[in-house]
Amino acid sequence: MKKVFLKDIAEELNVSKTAVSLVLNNKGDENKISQETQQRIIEFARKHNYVPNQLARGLSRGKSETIGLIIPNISDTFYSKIAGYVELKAKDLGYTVLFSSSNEDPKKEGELIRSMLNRQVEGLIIASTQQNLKEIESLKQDKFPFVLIDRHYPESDTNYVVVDNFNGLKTVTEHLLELGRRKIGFVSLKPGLEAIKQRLLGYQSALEDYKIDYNKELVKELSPKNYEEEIKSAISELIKFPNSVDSIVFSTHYLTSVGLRELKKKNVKVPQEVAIVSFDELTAFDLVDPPITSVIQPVKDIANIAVDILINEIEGKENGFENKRILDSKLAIRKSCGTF
Amino acid sequence: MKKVFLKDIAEELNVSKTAVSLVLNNKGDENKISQETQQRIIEFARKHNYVPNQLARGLSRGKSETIGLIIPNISDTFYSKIAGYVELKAKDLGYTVLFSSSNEDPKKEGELIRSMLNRQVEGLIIASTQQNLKEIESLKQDKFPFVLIDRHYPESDTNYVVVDNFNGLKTVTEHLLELGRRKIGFVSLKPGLEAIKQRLLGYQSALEDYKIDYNKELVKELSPKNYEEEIKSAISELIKFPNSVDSIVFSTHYLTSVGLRELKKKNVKVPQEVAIVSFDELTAFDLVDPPITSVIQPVKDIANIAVDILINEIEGKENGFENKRILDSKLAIRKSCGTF
DNA sequence: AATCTTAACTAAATCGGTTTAGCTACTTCT
DNA sequence: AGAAGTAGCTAAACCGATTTAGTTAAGATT
Repeated sequence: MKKVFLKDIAEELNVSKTAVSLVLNNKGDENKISQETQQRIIEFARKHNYVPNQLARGLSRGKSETIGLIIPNISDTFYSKIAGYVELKAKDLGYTVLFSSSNEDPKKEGELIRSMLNRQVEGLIIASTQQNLKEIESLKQDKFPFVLIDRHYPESDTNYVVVDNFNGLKTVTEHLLELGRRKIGFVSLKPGLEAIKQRLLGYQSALEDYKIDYNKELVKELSPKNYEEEIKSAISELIKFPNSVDSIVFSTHYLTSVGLRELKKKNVKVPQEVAIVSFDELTAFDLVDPPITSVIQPVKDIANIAVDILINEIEGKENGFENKRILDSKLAIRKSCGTF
Repeated sequence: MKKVFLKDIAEELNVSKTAVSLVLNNKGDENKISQETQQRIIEFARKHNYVPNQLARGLSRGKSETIGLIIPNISDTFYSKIAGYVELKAKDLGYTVLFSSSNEDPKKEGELIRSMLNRQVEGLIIASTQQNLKEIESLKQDKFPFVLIDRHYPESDTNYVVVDNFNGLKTVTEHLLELGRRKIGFVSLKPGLEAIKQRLLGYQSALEDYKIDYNKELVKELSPKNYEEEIKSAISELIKFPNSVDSIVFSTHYLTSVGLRELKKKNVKVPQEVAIVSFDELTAFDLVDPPITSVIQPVKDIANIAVDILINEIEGKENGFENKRILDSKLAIRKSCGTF
């Protein structure tokens, strides 16, 4: 299977490269290439499996029919699902997706943005580390199309699609309160991400509505890089006799996993002694012992809407697509909060 | 932040594009560009955040420092983990990764291969649908570097990194046998994938060693696209009174999830009435009720070894890297097989 | 017969780099 | 003094497309 180039087709058929290019880009008619010539070109191209070199094409057009997706970590199920849906939707609309993981490193995120721009992506979907305001602002200044997902910069006026972290967490905390729990621990990450801040605020707001004083001792903020270690002392402190919490809200699926693992290791009865709930979930959370009450994020919607907004902007359709979206999450009530 | 090109640097510093290109590619010394000029160029480039256009670079060099990864589905945790490790390792070695999902569609897989070649990727890692022998053979013929992972074509002599599906499944089946289970169901996928065939063979081989007749009724092969529906009747048939199985081996993590969900819905006691084990696992399988005995695949090794083999081949280092690898899986024994 | 149109093309510039083949001005050797 | 060598560059071709600005020949118009 030798590669065929535009030039080869042109030479073989005794026409110009221009003609071949025009025809294969469906611009034959508008450039008055005769039907006969068009037929010959199309047939030859098909027969020899011609596929244009995307680098050359992208270089010369300054376009690439490619969008970039920058996420913290492709291994995380939340982001891998997003990636899957983004890929599907983009493909539907005729675009290819370039993925890359920043590993929560702002510097790497910056490099990725640049590297993607240099690959002529036409737009970006970014789940940012939120420590690159400068880069984001400069994208904005250059009028480069992009959409932030999952995490946005509240201080900057950009497109975004996020979930309502505040209400998600507030709802699930209220759920515990309704069930009579009063001493509710909160295991989260060190703030830095707006989403994480919002989750804390949601937790606090729920307590406030129930006139419960906010007790900082009940809030454990772990480091994103070392949470597997830190969870041990966090849980120990939360369940310290005789002042143990009666429930814990975990602010991410992985904190829930390690947290529950730790609770089991310490033989804490869940949910009798300590009820738990999770923001975000893993596929098997309904099979876990006990099945875990979770705030479910509309992953598919996030992806689809982000792609829609982005491509809409790329293609310059000025119809007023709402470009700042805060989506609702759903609460899946299961046994881990002691409902039944 | 206006973009700076090679030409700009050259003009600004009154040197040729050649000089700039050479210096920025670390070929200044060998081309006898004076230290002073090198300094000026490097400084200017750094100061103005010059990053070469990858399309132009790739086009002119016929290289791209990019490898492609084609997997069935980025949303599947198994593949998303692979993707994560591939990305990390490749980055370490100076390569960027282009991902794409084939969704188990051989035609799409073919298109992806072509599309990646046209983006000048220098090598491919493919978890193939195994219905594209022709394309694979033609890659081979073109001496294009590639490594098959997870799924390989046994009839074709290529690089590959797979796990030992046969022994993985044999071991876990034997484990059930050792625990006294004798009527063992097997829930798998319609064959087509070599890996799936091997798993069935492993199951059969374990039975044979224990002189148990192979009973086709106990083997349920579901369709990859409709397993969520088909699992219902599969489970019903397997547990039909009074000939119920006493255990079930699931051949993928998602079959395990839906299978267990179904068993619970039917109020089957796991593991007392029916023990279960899983080939491959999800993050939370140790937290499930009951914790699921699983064959754990060495995901990180698969990724790392595949990247090593590939890049080794790309860079033409002829040292005898073993390029056909069958990796062992590990058995994580948990309560779902009724051990304790 | 001279001019205008139009159908059906094409030559050549361009995208932003890399790379080959030289060129110039010194210095060194014999 | 002339030849040879070398340090320090550069012009221009090239990668494989796209696209702009024409060109040519035939037919229509006046």
